[in-house]
Amino acid sequence: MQLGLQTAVADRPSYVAASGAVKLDKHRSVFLAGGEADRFFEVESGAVMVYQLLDDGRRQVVEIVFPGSICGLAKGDEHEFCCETLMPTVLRSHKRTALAQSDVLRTRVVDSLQQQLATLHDHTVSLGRKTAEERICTLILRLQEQAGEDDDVAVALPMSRTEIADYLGLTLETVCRTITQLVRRKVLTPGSTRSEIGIPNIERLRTAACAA
Amino acid sequence: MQLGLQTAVADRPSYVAASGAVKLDKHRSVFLAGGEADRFFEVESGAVMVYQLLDDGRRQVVEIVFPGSICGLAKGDEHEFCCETLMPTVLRSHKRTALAQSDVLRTRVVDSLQQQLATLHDHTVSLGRKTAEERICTLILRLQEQAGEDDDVAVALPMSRTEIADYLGLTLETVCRTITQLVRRKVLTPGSTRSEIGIPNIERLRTAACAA
DNA sequence: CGCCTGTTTGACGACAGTCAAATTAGGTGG
DNA sequence: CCACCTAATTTGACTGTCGTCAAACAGGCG
Repeated sequence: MQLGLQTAVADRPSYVAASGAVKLDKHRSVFLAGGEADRFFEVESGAVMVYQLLDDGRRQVVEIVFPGSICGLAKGDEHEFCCETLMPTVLRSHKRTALAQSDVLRTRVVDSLQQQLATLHDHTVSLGRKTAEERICTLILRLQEQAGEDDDVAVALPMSRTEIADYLGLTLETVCRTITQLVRRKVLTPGSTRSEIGIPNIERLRTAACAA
Repeated sequence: MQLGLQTAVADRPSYVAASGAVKLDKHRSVFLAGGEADRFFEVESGAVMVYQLLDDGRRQVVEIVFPGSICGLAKGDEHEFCCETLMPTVLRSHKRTALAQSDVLRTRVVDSLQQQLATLHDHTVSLGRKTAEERICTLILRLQEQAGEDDDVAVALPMSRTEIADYLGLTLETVCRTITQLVRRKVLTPGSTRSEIGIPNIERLRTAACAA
């Protein structure tokens, strides 16, 4: 199997050290595996992805983190994963030690962790038991909900085909082919841009996503 | 695809409502999807698995919870997943509302959630990017570490082949075949029981698990 | 206008799934 | 203690979904 990392690697870890808000543009590194994990981050706007690279180049995106959630909170003193922005993003950085001191922060973190755990559980079901088609539909559905209830007929895809593939445990070719088939079957409609996709009938999409 | 639930379904949710420790034996339900989620559980000894059933019968085990970790902490007021014991298990049940009240508990929960998130991240990499063989080796390695540092040559598998399959996103046939091949290749050795497996050379196992 | 990167499509192969049968364990009762 | 019975596991033969390799296409930016 020869998968993943079909894109360029992100640049050096942008120095996000100051406490407080930091603005990064698209495709900037937030932290790298092996880096010191003395700080963690709250996403205030935008989105980041957390991923791991296997030594033969396979890449798995394990989480997409949206505003309100956190990333980079490791147990050990080194990050095991890499993290980079998917779009221009504002992060708030906290010292890990702040967790022990601030009740407010801790409460906020518990909420986020619960949320993330639940999302990860769902994603595990996708990866373990869903077909390529079901995974794609599930992701689009989630992005649709994430986008806020704007009765949108179109959803913006904040990620490239390769990133989608690496998140869904597929290849970019399979992602392309599957989207094409879904469009052909009218489950989706082509968006004005390729980073956008239309949802003619959300119920049909839900069915195709195999909501349990 | 026709996967999962090749075992009998667990029995009714055992009534684990009292606050405090509860002892359950093997293959007892802790909670069911759709059940009221006003309580969560700390595993004190034993182990449980958290899983989801898709409507066509596919099953995905999303988490194996060992002592010190928690399960059943949902965001909504209903469980989305099912949970049952893998072996005789002692659980401590807490009201969800207790979280807001007890700092000590909240701290403990943050630790557990962090731990679980990290494990889930690793598992996501397995499901998304690893081959059947790598997944099996990764699991055995994890069970070995979990078992405590007893320089063991043998590891107890607390779960059936079907449960392993449903955790690793494989079929039970693939699990069997893959273990057979690993034994043939001397990466593993047959245990005295089928619920036990030998590790002749842990480094070789690590290599086969594709530690990133 | 043309390159460069990301995306789409095609042809083919392989890993894992499906269906089915054989074998082995574990548990029970004689 | 042994024979039997049932469920779990193992193995086999074959199929299908998705991955691999490769080429064509399209969109964005200088």
